[in-house]
Amino acid sequence: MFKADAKHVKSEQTREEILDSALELFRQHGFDPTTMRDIALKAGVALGAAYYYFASKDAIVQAYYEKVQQEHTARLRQMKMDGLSLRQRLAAVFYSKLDILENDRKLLGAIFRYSGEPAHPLSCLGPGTRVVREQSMQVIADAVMLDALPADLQQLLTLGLWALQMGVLIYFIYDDSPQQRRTRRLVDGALEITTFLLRLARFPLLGFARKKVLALLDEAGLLPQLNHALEAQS
Amino acid sequence: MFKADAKHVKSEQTREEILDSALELFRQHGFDPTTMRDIALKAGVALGAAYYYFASKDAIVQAYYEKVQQEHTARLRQMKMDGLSLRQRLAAVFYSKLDILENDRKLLGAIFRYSGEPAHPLSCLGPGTRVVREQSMQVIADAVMLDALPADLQQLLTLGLWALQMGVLIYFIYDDSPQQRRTRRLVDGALEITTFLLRLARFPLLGFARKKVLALLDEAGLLPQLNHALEAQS
DNA sequence: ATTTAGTACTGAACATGTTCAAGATTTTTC
DNA sequence: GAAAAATCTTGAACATGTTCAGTACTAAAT
Repeated sequence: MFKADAKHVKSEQTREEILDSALELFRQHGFDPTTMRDIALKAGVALGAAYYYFASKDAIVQAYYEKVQQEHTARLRQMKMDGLSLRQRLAAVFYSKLDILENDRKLLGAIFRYSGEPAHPLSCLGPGTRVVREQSMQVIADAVMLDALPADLQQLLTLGLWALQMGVLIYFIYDDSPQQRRTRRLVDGALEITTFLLRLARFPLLGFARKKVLALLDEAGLLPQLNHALEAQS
Repeated sequence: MFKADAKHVKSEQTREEILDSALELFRQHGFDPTTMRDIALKAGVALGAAYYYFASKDAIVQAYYEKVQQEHTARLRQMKMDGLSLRQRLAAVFYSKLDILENDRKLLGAIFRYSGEPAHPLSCLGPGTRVVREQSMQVIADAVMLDALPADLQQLLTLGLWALQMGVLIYFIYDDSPQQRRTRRLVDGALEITTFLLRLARFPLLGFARKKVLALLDEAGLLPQLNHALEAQS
């Protein structure tokens, strides 16, 4: 039993070694210029070993992103959200994500590489990445949920903020301002507008638009995953 | 002089032959499964010839998309927009784009492959694709412009609709409903909501939000390209 | 302890995008 | 019309992601 564990640990260590080596090289030289042979060499294993642990080069970045998502979830769980406003909570969600990704903009692009290919297992919108996607939505849903909003607004807001986060990540990748301050300002502004519009959402005319939007998204099949995520919570 | 032309024509024919062969294979088997050797073989040239005309495999899809954009611009130019409402004009813009792309969803994904890599020449958001991007914005700007909207609203609307179009294209790629009817319905609904919100935009509270959004986008540097596009028109 | 089964790892071989030096063809120059 | 320049075309060679048949090691079964 001990030996079984020890072996498991050893195997896990090799995997980590490969992952860490890869990430360091990706950060240093970028994703494409780093070869699988470089990675294996740095990790002190043969080329084939890398493929024993990771299905492909892209899968390494995917594994990284799953770790990022775990970290994001963990950070927010251990944050005291009680006294904070919705806007402050959302700022915490967005900022902490950017904090985690701060030095990895060079390898983040690989995440989006197959966004236009439904059949690819690593498509960031496809079924192969459902788990991590739902987890990232859940983080947002949790922050939204502390306010007692009508259920439909909650859904809409969560989906909208998730889409906003995707957009922010793309902007983040392209942002070459020092420390990516510009992205942070964009987040600030976007959240200010979001909460402002949320206050307006009670008005009857906007309430009508809101129902329209929700019906549209539902017809487009963009809501069920969200329903799923919300069910798990209640 | 005749011979110079004839040669140009011949060269252009070879290029077309390669492009057409590639597209047919892409449509038939998909982008990745089609090799450059397949393409060259089908076009009746050596492998190297393909690289004489196209910098890379992805560049072939890029060339295709540039043709699509030309076609889109042309179709809308020869359409009589005079009697149509804004919503009808926008529907024409979106629908004609989908018409053109109808049978090419399998190869469209390649367009988005480098969206997360600013340095890549084919990044659909990067400087390397500026021309075709501005052209696709111009099509929208033209349709918007026929209504005499305040300048700021016009900017906002054009940029927003361009982003919507990007989203619609992604949805389109993933849409496996027969004839992609679902995407068309999504367009209908989104345009209905857009025009509805546009009518609301006159109200003072939304006017405030609108200024906020515009200021935010401006600070984020997402407007100048648009200014450029609008200047060319006036 | 020996066999068996399963796990971890190796590195050669392969497929395919890409490069490039060389050659063929055409156009221009004189 | 011969020489020079420009354009076009070739296919071998290369780089790198990926596969896989084999090997070594570990754990379990007898």
